[in-house]
Amino acid sequence: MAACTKPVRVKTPDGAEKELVPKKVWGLAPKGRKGVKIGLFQDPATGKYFRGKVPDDYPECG
DNA sequence: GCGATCGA
DNA sequence: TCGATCGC
Repeated sequence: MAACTKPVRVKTPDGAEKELVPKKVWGLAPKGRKGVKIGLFQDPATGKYFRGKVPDDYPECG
């Protein structure tokens, strides 16, 4: 699928909200629980990597 | 605390 | 090897 293509609304470490395309998306869930989807992003302003939640319907990719 | 992931 | 991610 064409994932890691669609921008996600995320909060950068600076506190700015931007639409960024994740470098990678994966599920993070304990056994028997739903958990969340996590994306690895890079803030274009600082170049810093950070992780943030992505919508449950966002495809895994990366 | 659990879960996966990877930059630092 | 650890931090940080999020919701249960």
